[in-house]
Amino acid sequence: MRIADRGNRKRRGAGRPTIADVARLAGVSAITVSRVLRNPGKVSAELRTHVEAAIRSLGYVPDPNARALASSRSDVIGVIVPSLTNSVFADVLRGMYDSIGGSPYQIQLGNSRYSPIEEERLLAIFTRQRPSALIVTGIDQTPASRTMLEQAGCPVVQIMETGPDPVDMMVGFSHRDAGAAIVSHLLQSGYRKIAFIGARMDPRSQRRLQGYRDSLDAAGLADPSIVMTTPAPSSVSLGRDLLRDLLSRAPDIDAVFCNNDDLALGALFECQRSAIDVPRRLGVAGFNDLEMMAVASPSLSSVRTYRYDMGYRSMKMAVDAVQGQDVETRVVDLGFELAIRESTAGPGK
Amino acid sequence: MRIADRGNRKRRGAGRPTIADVARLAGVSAITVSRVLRNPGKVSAELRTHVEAAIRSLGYVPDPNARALASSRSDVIGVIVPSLTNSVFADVLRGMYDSIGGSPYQIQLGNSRYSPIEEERLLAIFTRQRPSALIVTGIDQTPASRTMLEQAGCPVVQIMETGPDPVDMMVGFSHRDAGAAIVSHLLQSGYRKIAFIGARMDPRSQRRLQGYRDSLDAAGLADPSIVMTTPAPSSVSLGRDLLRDLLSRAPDIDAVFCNNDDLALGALFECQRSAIDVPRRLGVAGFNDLEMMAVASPSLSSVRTYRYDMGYRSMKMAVDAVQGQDVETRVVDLGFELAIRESTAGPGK
DNA sequence: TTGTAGGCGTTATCAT
DNA sequence: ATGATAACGCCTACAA
Repeated sequence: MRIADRGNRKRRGAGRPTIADVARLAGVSAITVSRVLRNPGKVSAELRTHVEAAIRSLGYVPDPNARALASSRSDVIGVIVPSLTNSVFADVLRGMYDSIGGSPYQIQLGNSRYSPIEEERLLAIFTRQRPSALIVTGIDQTPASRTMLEQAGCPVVQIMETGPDPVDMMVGFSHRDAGAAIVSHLLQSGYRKIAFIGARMDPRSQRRLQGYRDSLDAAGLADPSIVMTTPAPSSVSLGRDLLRDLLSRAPDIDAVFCNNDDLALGALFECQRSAIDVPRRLGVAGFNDLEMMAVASPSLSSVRTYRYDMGYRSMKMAVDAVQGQDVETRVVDLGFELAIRESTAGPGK
Repeated sequence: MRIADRGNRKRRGAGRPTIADVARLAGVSAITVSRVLRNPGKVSAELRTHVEAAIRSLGYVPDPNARALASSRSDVIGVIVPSLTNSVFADVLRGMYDSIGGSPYQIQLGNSRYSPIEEERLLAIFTRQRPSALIVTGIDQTPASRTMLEQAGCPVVQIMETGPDPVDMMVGFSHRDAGAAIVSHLLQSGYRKIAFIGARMDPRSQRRLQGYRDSLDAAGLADPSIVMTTPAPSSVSLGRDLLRDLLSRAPDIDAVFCNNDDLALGALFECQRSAIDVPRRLGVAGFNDLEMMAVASPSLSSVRTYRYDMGYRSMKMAVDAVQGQDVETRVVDLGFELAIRESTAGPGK
């Protein structure tokens, strides 16, 4: 080597200040800086002040990737939902984002498109990142997914429904009970020939349908011929089409329980177009109680579900668990409530 | 040191196979394994086969955190939207997720809640992660945000609207022109006293309002007293309330351009309740052309916007740019289309 | 309470 | 085309 080694050792980084720079400026070791950031209590007040000043003067911010590599923990909380279009999940996500608030955690959002296989793929990717926590939708994971969740080494929350045998924590409600409850209300209002229209028919839809069946079975009024379902994604226009088909096949039905509110809205529009009197000629009930249900004319009955709360609560449980706080209740049933309105006031005598 | 050093050097990892394990098994060096994964072309076919076999037999998967640290690039693409509840963004996100498909990139989703300051905060967090690309909503970033975007060292796409001076790339349309176009249609249908109701009034809403003004100014029919806006979040019930207020103050309006479809639906419901004939007594137009607009009774006119395509296209441009492909067009105007339906058929003579 | 030493798993650099 | 070496920035383990 001729001449002389210049001082610049080869460095690849973009030159942002590192923890070593802060340590040098503050006259302490790197680990002390690290502690000031994560465990201020374990550093003497004096040193802490110096270090904090150095951090500010350099504008130092920790590198999340280096932190994740060294600690085998990222600040990412993985969330998998089956749909982004379904406004049900928009509310859930809003709750999650509100809950995560100013915390350092980031939401990594996966869209499984209602496919357990896709969920499995996403889970494989997510777990590689060593997330701080994982939140998944529903309780019907594939065996492989379940294994990944169990071995992820982080808190796991299953949301949207409750059931036996949680992986870790759970926040939801019973779709079967909710379906049964709204159908009981229809019966109580005097409807006797109650149809069902459903789209997508994911596991939770299936359980709502089960509730419908149970309720009608108990009343001795079950009739499989007026249950109409499709695997197609739910939409307002599909609600219209399904009701139209249904009425052409079974003109004598006197009420319809729609698997969700989009379908119910479409059904209502179809009734308006065909001059079918709601609720006297046909009772209409939806599911989820989206905001528009109360505004429709006639206003539409539905089952209120606590979507925002499921998001908020599940994220809070996840974060609490990550931070080592004792989560007292590991399975939370948020329940539901009937929102009874004009559309199910009862048949004309 | 007494006795003998056991072979187990202290290792903290969970024992998942590393690139070194693969290299050992394949009888090559670690860097060769790395190359097989990222630049198969630079490795001889023979070695590549061996290495690939070793990878499979060990079930090796690279650690994204280590990769991000070493390469100063994560597989994360940061996306910031102002709302998750607004179904407009649900469609945009669906397009993005479809576009990202089987690629290795992950979407890190931030919710700015329509706050430029919150967007700034999120951008600070996101850029720390050295994302592969960033996608932000709108063109009204704060100066600090803009600086971060410019210095992020990755492709940037601004979406939802077009404008001068893009940070990097842009996919959107002109909200002003769209607003002007639907109002021109109302004029052409014979409406003369056209009101405006708007919620949230974010920058894009403002520009739609500007289009409304421009159109009416040109016709000499502008009237500030029938423009009704609120910063409150948009909703169906708000549409009902705004229209009710508006009609009580200005009963002689003959049409209303609603800032978005939720408001339009609420307005329609209010008309149904008050037995106001749409479109003869009152023309109603919305914005975005959500799926329900065509199903409503009467069907509702709106402005079709290509939300899914904005998501799909912006993500494709981002990924192409990341992968070094030449992105020919850096500003894409996806335009809009009028969806003319029953609700604006014209006033009764 | 504070510091030292070394590892986390991968990739960039430079040499062969 | 392949490899040795160091660097990426931080954290854990252990020592003082």
